[in-house]
Amino acid sequence: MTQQTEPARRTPLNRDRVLRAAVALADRAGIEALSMRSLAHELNVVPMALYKHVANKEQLLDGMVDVIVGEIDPPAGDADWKSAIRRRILSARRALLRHPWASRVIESRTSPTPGVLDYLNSIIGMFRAGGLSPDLTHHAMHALGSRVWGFTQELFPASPGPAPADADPQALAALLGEMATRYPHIVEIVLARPHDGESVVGQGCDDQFEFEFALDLLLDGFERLHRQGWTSAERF
Amino acid sequence: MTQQTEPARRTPLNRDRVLRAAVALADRAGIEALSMRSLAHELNVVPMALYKHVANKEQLLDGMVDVIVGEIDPPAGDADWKSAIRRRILSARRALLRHPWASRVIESRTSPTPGVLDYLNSIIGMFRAGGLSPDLTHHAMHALGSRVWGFTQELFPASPGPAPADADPQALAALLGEMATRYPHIVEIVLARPHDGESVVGQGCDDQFEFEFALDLLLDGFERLHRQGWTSAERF
DNA sequence: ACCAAAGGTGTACGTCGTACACCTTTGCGG
DNA sequence: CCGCAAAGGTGTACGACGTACACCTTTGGT
Repeated sequence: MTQQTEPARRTPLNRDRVLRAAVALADRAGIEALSMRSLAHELNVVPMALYKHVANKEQLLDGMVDVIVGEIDPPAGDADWKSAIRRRILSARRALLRHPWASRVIESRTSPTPGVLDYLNSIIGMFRAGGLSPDLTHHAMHALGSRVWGFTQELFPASPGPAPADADPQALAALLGEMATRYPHIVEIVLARPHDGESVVGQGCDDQFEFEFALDLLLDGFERLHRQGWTSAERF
Repeated sequence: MTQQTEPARRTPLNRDRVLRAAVALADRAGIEALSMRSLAHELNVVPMALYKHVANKEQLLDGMVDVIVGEIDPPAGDADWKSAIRRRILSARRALLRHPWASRVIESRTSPTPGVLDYLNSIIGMFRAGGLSPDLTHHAMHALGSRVWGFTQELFPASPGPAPADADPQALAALLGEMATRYPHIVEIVLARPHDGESVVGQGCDDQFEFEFALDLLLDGFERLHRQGWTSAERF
């Protein structure tokens, strides 16, 4: 009878449920709202209970990274290494875009988890399978930097000054004028989407385009060096 | 007489002294040791006294970033835009290397400070002066990403597993063996410095070389696109 | 001589991660 | 069926942290 008097027998926690709840909470409420206490609350458990499943908060974050890395598609069987790598990295990008906090957490990790190592190992393998030398591959990985993860850190994620959508348009125009005299080059760049006259202030940038632009520029560079048998003793 | 009974009349704090002390403390003890309390202690003052000079800790960090940005050399009068930009960015890199915490703090900023905007504006101006279109310059800035600041975030700043210098060499060899079977590509890459047989484990990478490799690959890519009159409607 | 402002103090609150001792449930070998 | 160890969950407590708020002290201008 003790079995069914209470609403639900509460299946015991485990590391996986903890990690997935943490990911869900970060997705919903933002990474800054994820504390051991809030996560415990979410799981109807007292904070200290979590420590039976993760050693500490750092390891919780490590685990969350591995959950996200697990969402990246396995290598596709493309003909050429360049497009295979391109696809894989764009898949990583999609995974990271689904979890906006993930890039910041990845950056903050101090040592790599097994999942991360697996992913890096496999990307390196794709370069090697394409015939690039270990040396060139090494430099290529460095050149990609965070782009292997599908993100580039924003110089400033939000906007300069106060939020762009507040205040009256008059004050906003004045602010733009100030900006234009103090930072003319920035304003020119930001305003210059080729010629679709969408709105006065050019709605920011097409992140996806920017990402692919840089990615392709780098991959093409690697290919060019590869074809001409470049080795790291030379400047190009 | 009250003037000289006490050891020193303690010149009053100001924003600049606070910022410079914060930079010095972060340099000496690491950014994680910088708290409002520790900084106040350093200045022989009670924590709340700092709030008369900086609004809160975020603004303190903003101010510290501007101090570092102020250390970047002004543009040199190079003949061509490419080497001018290259020199400037390498100067930024030197500034950031003097303050190992700075890149992490820059990444963490949520909106740009005036000093940061000045720097970006001036780098953009250098591209424009070289004749690149606003559009290509825009993409170039995105492609550079954190490299304009002279850093690329490390995939893993330290080493995998425990510190490399601890434990007996036997256990270390075993660990390397494990790594080699689980992550063969990573191990191959890390071990492959062309052929200077320095030591079995190839002392990591030459960061400066890796940085310049990627920087030059990108700058060369921009130049190539610029010469062929590329516009962002095309894939290259 | 006075007074406002600028600069510095002290106390207190709410949040965080987590150490440590304790209780409860569970599954297994006798 | 019993008992008992391990696994899982609890409660309390500590020492950080950033910072609100009320207060005192010094100082420069009239």
